[in-house]
Amino acid sequence: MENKPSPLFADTIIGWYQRHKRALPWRETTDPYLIWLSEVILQQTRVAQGLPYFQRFAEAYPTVQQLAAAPQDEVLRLWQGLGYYSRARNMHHTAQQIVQEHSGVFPSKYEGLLKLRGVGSYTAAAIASFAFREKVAVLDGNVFRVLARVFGLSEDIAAPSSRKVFQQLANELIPAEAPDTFNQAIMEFGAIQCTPVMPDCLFCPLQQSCFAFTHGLVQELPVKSKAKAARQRFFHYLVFAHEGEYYMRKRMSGDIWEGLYDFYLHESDTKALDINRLLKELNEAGIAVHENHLLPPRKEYKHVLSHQKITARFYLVRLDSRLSEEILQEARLAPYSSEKIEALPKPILINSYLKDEKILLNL
DNA sequence: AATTCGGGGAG
DNA sequence: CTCCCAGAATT
Repeated sequence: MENKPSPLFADTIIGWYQRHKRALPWRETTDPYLIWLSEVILQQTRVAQGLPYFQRFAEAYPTVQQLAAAPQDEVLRLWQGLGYYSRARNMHHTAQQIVQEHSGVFPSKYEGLLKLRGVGSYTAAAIASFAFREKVAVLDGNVFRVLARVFGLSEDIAAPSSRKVFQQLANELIPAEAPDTFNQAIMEFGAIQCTPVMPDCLFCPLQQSCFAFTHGLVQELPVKSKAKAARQRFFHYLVFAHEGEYYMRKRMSGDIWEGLYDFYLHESDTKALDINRLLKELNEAGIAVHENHLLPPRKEYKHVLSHQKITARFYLVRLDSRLSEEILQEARLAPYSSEKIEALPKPILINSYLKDEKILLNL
């Protein structure tokens, strides 16, 4: 038992959109570069959080050529705090590809856009419809929720297999005359009116035709299975310091925060630091540190990611002399002044520590 | 099909 | 505190 698609849906949603839409900078352009930029930033990110990042990126790199020419550290530094840093790395890579292989011109069709790194079905549909008015329906979290409620779809929206049911319905609903406005409208409707918790059903233009509302199932729809619990990790950071410089390391692939900078990291399975294991590890790396040179941490930092709960402690280690080039190479560490550190892209956890310790003075 | 990747906001 | 949100790549 579900509601049937009707042309009234598109009319109602678009009518609501004309009255309630927010003024957002990426809605004022049809430049596929700026639309792509905004959509990559908005993946997994709320408008309020992404807006200042969009403004900074559009200001720093007004064209795809300028983004392509920027150093990766600079792009990641501008992205700092947004999370899911592969988005920034993929975006940078794609900018270079657009310049080198597409003469700086974006593909103008859904299928072509889909081939770009970091551009999946959602982003390809968004760019194709907003920049080129192609009739392809976007499917993001808002669309899933709105369709599940209005039409009474009870498939688990977290399951990839449910996608085709929602995609088919969205394809039937999207009008050929206004695919761009329809896509904007249904997402905005989900973000403002048909919200995940406490949706504003009292003033909803679809109230009487909404399956969830008329059946008292607003709390039950959409159906969404829960994610599994995050794993615990314990980080012990050694902050080597010498003559006003701090040793930092660029993180490599295979773990979180690829491309960002942190300190020498000793990880353990338990909260307590096994000092003997640490000293052994340092010894093997050729780094001479005495146990009593480890300053006890002032506080414990908790940092939560989608699938990890990190407990971190920072041990300041004042070195008597500079570490040798060979050791630095091996441990991939390098010394940075306060000013240099400011310019490096860093995880929020590292930034918080640096601010607490007044190593970063601005802010 | 399942897992991984950040960070922030509301209650 | 707890709960909620949400695309793409990788395996």
